[in-house]
Amino acid sequence: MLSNATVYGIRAVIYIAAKKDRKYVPISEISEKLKISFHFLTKILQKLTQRNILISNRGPQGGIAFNRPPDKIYIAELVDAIEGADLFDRCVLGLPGCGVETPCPMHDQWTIVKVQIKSQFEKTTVSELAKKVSERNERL
Amino acid sequence: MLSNATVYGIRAVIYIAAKKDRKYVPISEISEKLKISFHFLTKILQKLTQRNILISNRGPQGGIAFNRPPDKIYIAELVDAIEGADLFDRCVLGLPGCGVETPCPMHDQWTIVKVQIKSQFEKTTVSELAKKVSERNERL
DNA sequence: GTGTTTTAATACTCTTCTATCTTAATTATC
DNA sequence: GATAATTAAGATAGAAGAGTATTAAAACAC
Ligand code: FES
Ligand code: FES
Repeated sequence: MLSNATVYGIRAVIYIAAKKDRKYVPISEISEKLKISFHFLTKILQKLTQRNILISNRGPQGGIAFNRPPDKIYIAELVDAIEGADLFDRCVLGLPGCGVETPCPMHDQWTIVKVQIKSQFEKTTVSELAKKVSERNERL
Repeated sequence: MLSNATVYGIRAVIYIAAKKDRKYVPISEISEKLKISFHFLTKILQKLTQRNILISNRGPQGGIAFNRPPDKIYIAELVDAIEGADLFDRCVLGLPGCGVETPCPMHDQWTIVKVQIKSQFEKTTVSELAKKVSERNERL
């Protein structure tokens, strides 16, 4: 469903939001704690800084931080930035285009699911998820 | 979401169900009509014959056919046979295992979606979809 | 039985995703 | 300024998925 790169990005962002003590969090710390390859994670997070979701700072005490409060960052944005935008608009049977004009036999029922996933991802914020990690101790 | 191989398999099976005139349908015909590589499709359909969902016959007038009426074949079976069974049981964040004992921060909302997809795939039959193709002329 | 049609099985290539490695550029601290 | 910490960027390698090619085996027709 989501690529590895995308879930790494989401998990990393939740991790940053779950610890409120320091402003800049080094990528090395995230990669160690979440057991994600440092260099791979670096490239993924670069996409998020390029989209101005995160902001980065090099040098000692550097790292990455939010460029806007995490309760204004939606999961759908992260997916879009890392995976590409049209993920939730594709036909479930892989046919080109998806819409009521040219439906495939699964279109009707798939649309229901698709809308639900999309709206869930669009309304879920990073801070909401981070809260579950820090308060209810859920795993990352 | 679903791999190419899986959607090819689903589309091929719907194609066979949509034409009721002949018993055995050669894979070459399906591959031409659906514009899927013949050899690739052959490999995919082999998985379905091995699971006794389809039955195959070599030689002239041969091809593949249903081993049981298509209104008793559910999409979920096809996905399982081609893709592997645990597709709908995986954690959306890729964490090992997924359940209420060890939830990830997205578990609650993801479970809702997952159950819905799963039940849709489990209750949808091939003949149901084939009917939309033959009667409502929907694309494959 | 010979030849043709068709699936079965295997091996191979190509591309994309995942991950690693190396080098550079930037910043803070001393 | 020198040093260390840290991200940026690009090149490379490995793994997996997608697709191709080849050969074998079976069944039917004549
Ligand atoms: S056309 Fe296939 S899901 Fe919409
Ligand atoms: S644990 Fe992540 S979706 Fe269930």
